[in-house]
Amino acid sequence: MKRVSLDMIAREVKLSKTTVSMVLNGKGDLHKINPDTQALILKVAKRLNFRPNMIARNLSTGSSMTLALIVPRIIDSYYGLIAESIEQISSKLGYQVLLGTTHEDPVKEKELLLTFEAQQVDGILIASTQHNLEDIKAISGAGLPVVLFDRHYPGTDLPYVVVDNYGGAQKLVKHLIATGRKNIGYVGLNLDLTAIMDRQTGFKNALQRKARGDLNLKIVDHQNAKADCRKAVEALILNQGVDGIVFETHYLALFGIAKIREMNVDYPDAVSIASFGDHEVFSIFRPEVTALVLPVEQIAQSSINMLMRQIEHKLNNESTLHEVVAPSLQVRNT
Amino acid sequence: MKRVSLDMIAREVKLSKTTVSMVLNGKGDLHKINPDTQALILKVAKRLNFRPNMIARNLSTGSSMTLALIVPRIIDSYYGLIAESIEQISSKLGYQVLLGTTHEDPVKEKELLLTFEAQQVDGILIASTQHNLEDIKAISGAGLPVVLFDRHYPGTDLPYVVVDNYGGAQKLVKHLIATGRKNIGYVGLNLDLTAIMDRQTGFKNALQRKARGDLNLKIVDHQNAKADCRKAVEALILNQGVDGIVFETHYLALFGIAKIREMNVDYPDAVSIASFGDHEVFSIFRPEVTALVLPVEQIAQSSINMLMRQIEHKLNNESTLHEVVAPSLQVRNT
DNA sequence: TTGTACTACTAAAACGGTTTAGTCTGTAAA
DNA sequence: TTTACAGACTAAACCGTTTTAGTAGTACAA
Repeated sequence: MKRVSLDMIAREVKLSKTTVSMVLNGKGDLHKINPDTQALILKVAKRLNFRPNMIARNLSTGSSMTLALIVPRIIDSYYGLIAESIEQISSKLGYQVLLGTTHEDPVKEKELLLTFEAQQVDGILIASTQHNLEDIKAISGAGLPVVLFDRHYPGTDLPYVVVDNYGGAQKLVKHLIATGRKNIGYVGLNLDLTAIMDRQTGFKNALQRKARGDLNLKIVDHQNAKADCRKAVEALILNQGVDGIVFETHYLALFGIAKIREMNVDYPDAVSIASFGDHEVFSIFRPEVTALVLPVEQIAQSSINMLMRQIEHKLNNESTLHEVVAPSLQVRNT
Repeated sequence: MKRVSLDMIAREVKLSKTTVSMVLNGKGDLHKINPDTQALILKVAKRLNFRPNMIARNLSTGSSMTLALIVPRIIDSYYGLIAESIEQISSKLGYQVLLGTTHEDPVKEKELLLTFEAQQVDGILIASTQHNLEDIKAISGAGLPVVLFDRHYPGTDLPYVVVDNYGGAQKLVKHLIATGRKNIGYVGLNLDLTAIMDRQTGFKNALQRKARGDLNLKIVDHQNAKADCRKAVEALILNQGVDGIVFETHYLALFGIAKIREMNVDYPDAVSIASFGDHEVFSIFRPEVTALVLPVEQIAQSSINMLMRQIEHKLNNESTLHEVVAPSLQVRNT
C-alpha cells in the first residue's frame, strides 16, 4: 500500500533522485540528461505507476496549484453557473478549485478565508458578504492574490469584477415603463451589499420624478425570503395597486410569480414583472419572464484573468484591477 | 511578506520548535509543558499572527483534511444540492472539499481521479460516468477511500449510496395510472448508467401487461437533450396519443413542459406528467408538477458517513458498504 | 547514595518532493 | 601539458510541520 516515491524509482534505476526528478518534470534535456537514461527513468516510472505527491511538491515549490472559490451558496443557479465556469477554466489552466459556501454569514466567511490561506491556495475568488474587509485586505496585503467578484468593497483598491447593478436596475424599470406601466413596484432584500443598494438606487432614479413620491419599494428578509416576498407582492398589488414589479433577484421573481398566480390577478396584463437575473425556467414559464441576464461566463473569465495576472506577475497593488460588466436585458413576452 | 513559521516563534520565545508545535496543537498539557511557557507561546503566536502551513502539516501527517467531490455538473440542481450538503457536512467535520465536474466525460473523470489522488485527498465522493471502474478500483484498492453515490458499478463491492431507481420509476407510473391515465409515455436519456436503466425497467414493468406491447418509450441524446426532448414529447402526444408522460430527470420534465405548453394541448387534462427528480419550480408552475423527490441530504449524509467510516477505521473492503435510499413521491395537482 | 520517577524540554529524523551548487570524466583548444 | 568546457550526474539543503527518542534536572524513597 506504500505509495511509490521518487526515491524508490531512483533506487530502482540506480541514479539520484535529482536526476529522476528532473527527467520526470520534462527538464531532462535542459539538464543534459542522457536520452537513454531519460527513457529508462520514464519507463520505470510508468511501470511502478509513479504519481508525484503534490503535497510534497507544493511544500517545496510554495505553489499549490489550487484556487479557492467562496460563494454564498451554490444552489443559487447564478453562483452555480459561475462556479461551473470557474472550475472549467481553472481546470484548463491546471488549477484545482476548493469550494466554500458562506450562506451570507461573515463568521463562516472569515473561517473559510483563514482555512484557505492556511491551505496555501494560490488565489482566492470571493463573492463576499462585505463584512470582512480587514481580513481580506490582510490576506491580499500578505501577497495572496484575491479577486472579489459580484460584490466588492467600495473605496478600497482590492481587485474586483462586478455587474453594473445601477444600470441594470434602470434597464428593467425602463422596460416596464416602455411597455406602458405607470405604477412600478420593487421587491428587494435586506442584505447590506453595494450590489443590492445599487439596484435599489437604480430603481428609484429610473422612475418618473412624480412616481418617486410614494415609493413602492419593499424590502424582505433574506433569511425568510419566500414568505416575506409573497407578503410583499400581495401588499404591492392589493394596497399600492402596482401594475408592474421589478424583482431584485431571480429567486425573488420565482417566489413572486408563484404568489401572483395564486392571487388570480390578471397576469401579465394587470401586473407585469421583470427580474434582475435570469433563470432557466423564465423561458419555460407561460408567459415568459423578462429578465436581466448577468454575463456569468464573462464574470468567471475576467475574475480568473485578474487572479492569474496577480499570481503570475506578483502585481503590485498600484495597478488597480477593476472591471464592471454590463448585464443585458432579455425581453420576453411580459 | 514572509509567512511566520514555527521556527520564528521558537526563536522568539527561545524554545525548541517541538515545544511550540506541541503547545499550538493543544498537546501542551499532555506533554507536560509548563503552563507559563504555554501561555507565552500562545501569546507570541497570536501576536505574530501565526497560521500553520497546512501543506507542511499534511506532508508530515499524511492527511490533507480534504475530500474530493466529483459530479457530472454543478448547475444541475440535484448535484448542486448534494454538493451544498456535502460541503456543509464536511466543513463541520473539518474537511475541505475539492470540486470537480466531468460533464459525463470519462476522460475528464479519469484525469480528475488521478489529480485528486496526487493531491493526497483523504477521500473521494463520486457520481461516476460508470466508465472508469478500473481506475476507481485501483484507487480504492490502494487505500484511498472512495464512495460512489447516485451511480454505482454493479457487481463490485465498492461502497455506494444510490437511489432506488426501479422503485421510484414504478411509483411515478403507478401514480399516473391511479389518476386514470391509460396510455403512458416515457422520455429518457441515452446514458449508459445503471440508474438510468433501472428507471426504464421500472417504467416498463409498472405498466399494465397489455400496455407493454407497444412501448411509448423515447430515448433522447443527453448532449442535445432540449431539442430531442421536445421532439420526443411531440411524437408521444401526436403519434402515440399518450395521456401521461414520465420524465426521467427533472430537466427533461422542464423541457417537456415547455413543449407541451407551446403545443396548446389541454394540459394537464389531456396529458398529465410526472418527473423523476424534483425541481424548485415544480411547485411554482401552474399546474404544479408531481415529482419523485430524491432525498439529497440523506444521500450526502450517508455518503460522508460511509467515507468517514473508511477513513477512520481503514476498513477492510470485506465489510461491504452499500445503501439504497428510497425516493418519495410528492403528489401535486397534476 | 543510589535508584526511580517525574517535570520540562529538545535534537534530529521524517514526510517527498525541488533546486542549488557542485563533482567527475573525457575531449578539444592553447 | 595545461586549460577549458561540455556532458552526465549527484549530494545535500530546503520547504514547515510532526513525532520519536531522547536529555537534564529535581525530588523523593529505600
